[in-house]
Amino acid sequence: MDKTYQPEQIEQRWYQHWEQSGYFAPQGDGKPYCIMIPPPNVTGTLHMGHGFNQMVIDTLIRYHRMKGDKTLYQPGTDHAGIATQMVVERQLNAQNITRHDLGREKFLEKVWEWKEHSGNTITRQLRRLGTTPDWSRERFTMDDGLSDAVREVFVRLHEEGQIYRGQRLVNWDPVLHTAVSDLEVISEEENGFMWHFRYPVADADGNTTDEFLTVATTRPETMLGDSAVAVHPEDERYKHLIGRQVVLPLVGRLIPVVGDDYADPEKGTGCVKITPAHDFNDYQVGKRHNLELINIFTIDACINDVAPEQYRGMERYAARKQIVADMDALGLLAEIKDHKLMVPRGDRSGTVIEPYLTDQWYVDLTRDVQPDGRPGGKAAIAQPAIDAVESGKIRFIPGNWVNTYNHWMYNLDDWCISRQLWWGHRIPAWYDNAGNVYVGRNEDEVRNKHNLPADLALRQDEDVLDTWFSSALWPFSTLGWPNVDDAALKNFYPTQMLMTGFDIIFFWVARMIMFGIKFMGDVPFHDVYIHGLVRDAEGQKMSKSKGNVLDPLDIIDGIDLESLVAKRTSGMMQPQLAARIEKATRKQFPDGISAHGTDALRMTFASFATAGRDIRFDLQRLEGYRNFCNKLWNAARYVLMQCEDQDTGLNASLPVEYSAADRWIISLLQQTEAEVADHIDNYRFDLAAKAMYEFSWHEYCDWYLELTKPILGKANDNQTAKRGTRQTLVRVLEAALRLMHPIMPYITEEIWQNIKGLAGVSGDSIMLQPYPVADTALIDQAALAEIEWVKAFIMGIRRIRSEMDIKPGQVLDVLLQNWSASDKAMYATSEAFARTLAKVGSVTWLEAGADAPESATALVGEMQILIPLAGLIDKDAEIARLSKEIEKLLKNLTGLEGRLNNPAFADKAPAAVLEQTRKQAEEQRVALGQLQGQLEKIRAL
RNA sequence: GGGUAGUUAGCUCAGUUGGUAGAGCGUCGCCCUUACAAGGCGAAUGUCGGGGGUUCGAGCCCCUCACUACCCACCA
Repeated sequence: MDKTYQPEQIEQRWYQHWEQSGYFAPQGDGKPYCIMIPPPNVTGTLHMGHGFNQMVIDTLIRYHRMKGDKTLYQPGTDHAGIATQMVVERQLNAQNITRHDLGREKFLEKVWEWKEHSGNTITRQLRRLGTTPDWSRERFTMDDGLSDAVREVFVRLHEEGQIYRGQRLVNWDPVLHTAVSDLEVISEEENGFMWHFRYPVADADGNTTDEFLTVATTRPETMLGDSAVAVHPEDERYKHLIGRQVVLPLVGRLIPVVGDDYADPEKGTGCVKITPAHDFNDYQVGKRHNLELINIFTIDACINDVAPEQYRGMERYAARKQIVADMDALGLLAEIKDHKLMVPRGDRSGTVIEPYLTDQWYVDLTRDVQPDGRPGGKAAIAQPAIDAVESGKIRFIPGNWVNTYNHWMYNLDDWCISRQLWWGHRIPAWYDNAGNVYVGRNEDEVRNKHNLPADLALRQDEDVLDTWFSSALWPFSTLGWPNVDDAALKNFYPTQMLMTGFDIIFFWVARMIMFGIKFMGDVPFHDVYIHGLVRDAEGQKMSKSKGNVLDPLDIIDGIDLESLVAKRTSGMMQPQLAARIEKATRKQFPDGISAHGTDALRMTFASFATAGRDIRFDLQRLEGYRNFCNKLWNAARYVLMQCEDQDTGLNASLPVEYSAADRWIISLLQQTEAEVADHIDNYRFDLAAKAMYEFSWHEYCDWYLELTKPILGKANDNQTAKRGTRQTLVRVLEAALRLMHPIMPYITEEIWQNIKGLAGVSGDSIMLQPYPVADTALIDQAALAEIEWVKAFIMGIRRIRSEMDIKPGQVLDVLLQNWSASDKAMYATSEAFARTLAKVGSVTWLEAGADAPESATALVGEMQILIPLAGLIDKDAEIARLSKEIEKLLKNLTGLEGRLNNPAFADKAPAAVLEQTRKQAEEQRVALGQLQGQLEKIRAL
């Protein structure tokens, strides 16, 4: 093995080997274990959030594969309708081409080209992250098979009456010219105004009178579409006007005054203008009062020809300005107030969304429908999805997300699934010239089903489906559905778990549950692990416009400052931000980012993976885990140095002897194995990572490797003991590597390949080896106690040495006092350890009452280690040291005694706690007595 | 307006049936000790957001307040 750990030299090599060997495909007859990839959008490249998600999923996948489960990680990508179409449109726009210039067909060719490019980038990135999906099963939401599934679901739901077409008010994006779902609308508070307009009340002949109703509005331009004014039916101020009419200013239309609860007497003036075609509330009021729907906008949100001539063609905000000015000129503008309001914007275009009247397709998720499709049964789609979570069949981790899920599920609206885009699944509906609609899997089917003559012209619906419609089918469409006999479907559905971010619980998780139950008759997964967002070190969301985005591959491979700056400042939608981003980047990464390797990144993600909590990505933490990799690397080099070409106990007929240290580390390994498995089973990757780190570094490296040195050194010629220790050294390492492999696949593979023979193991790859299982029979309590004792002994001496400024190399003679038979026995078996690790010279066991020279002191239990001062130790320093120690002990003891002296404590605390507290207090009293005695002795000198 | 989560060492975070606090990084000493200076050894560090309550005992349970973040909502 090379002297230094260089991840770039091992990672790609092993990945290629694994992939070429076909190790990612499900194998064996074990229990099926399957996770679906949350399909990345083919909009570009993977970000840190993907990296986190993928690496944790892959940890589970590798873990289960090693456990012998028949494991499938199902890969694929999502066509991501609007998002992808926008990416390609932007590229065309840069060349001054619009998609309309190209036409639908040519444009789609361009998008497919982009999809190839982006999809390849993504799969390449996934490979670099070390994830192990079965690439032969890779799917794309617009593949033929998956598109079949989409049509099948659409047709079936339509046949059952749960998909319908209707004219309704939708969220309209006037820039993208498409409807968007409620979830795609982001409302944010913005500063605006509230305008008060006076509408003249009309007399019986329809002429204006001197009486006015004052209405308040935040959207003056919509008055052109007003079809009523509403007041509360009980409002004494206005109730006499109900049934009368007002003259709509600027338009001249007579509109009724209606009484409706919607008008709140407490709010504004108590009168509210009703614009049913441009406001969701007003739409409902309009329905109740049979009001006319007057659409005044074009698809661009400009004033259309329904409006008075002077406003036609005006952009909505220009119209607003003009209308306010005109009302003012007429003396009908009563007041303008500053007003904060929630402004709805499209999450993709950022433009203000208009409620707009259009024909769209909807899925009714809540209507009661019997299994045979007739109305009247239990809600067919939403309710079973609620029940599945309620009953615990699907579990959210952490559990509090159930509330979020339920809240949404209990308030479902019909899902608008049509989008006026080109990129996506074309809606399987055909129209004839008479306007009749036919739904079917394809045109032939439609013609056959409805006996349509061959010469009847049919044209397919221009619209495509919401991208989440196909995502909702992902858990079964990727496994071969609608072919219900597909082996993969039978094997792996339902899958075991889903791992995703909270931001798509509604978009995706809920809909997969609904459609999974609906079409497969069973939940799509059992556990839903919800993870947080990956943020930057300051806790800011990573985004291109903030310029704080990190690419997981740059962390793995490293990147120089100039490239990083270039990457962050290129292709920006707001180029004016570039200077600030450049400055911040140069400040934060003056030397760029050095290469850390995939394993360190995976370890970092694992240790940050506490469910539900956002992650502040901290490069310093990352560095710590790279150092950990380096530590492992060097430990392996030590093991090789000691074991290569040596007898590592492979010949079972030769005797072996295990030292206390051997038995101790074997015991700890069992405990760690049990702990790690438990933590992974509970999705506590942070604790699993911590247990691995703790064991490898602080027990195996810090103590065990050091403890092997006296045994394996030249001074010792006990071959049986050497054999036992070498065997332990290499076997514990081998097991630890398997233990850590799911999180750190590369370094564990590389080292494992180098030591497997010495450990008596064969196999082509660590990823195919069994996951270590704890054997409690191997836990040796005596060895654990003994090594704890040795550690205390060594640390006591080290402390004196450090605090007394004694050279590390200086051999120290020690005296021992107040020892017990067990102390003596422990020392006898571990003397070599103490001599090597603490540089102990001669040891004198003082009899009780024997005089000791002035010394520095450390305690091992009740035994006192004395290091004579003569020539070595500074009296004042020792006094200071002892005083400090005594103070600490005293503080502790006071607390314990305070508790013990409290009669209520003795009375009510459980016996075990009481006993433990007494014991602790007693120990500390003894220790305190010894230290105080020692302090007096030294003071007296 | 409703809801959820968070507030623990300088920083990032653990702390799972309530027994008086831990890790990593950073800091400060001493060491190039033959696996590792991306290292070793040692040390310092906290009124666990504020207040109240339950309890023998609260970081953990209850109430309340504050701040932060996010989610949901039809307010003219």
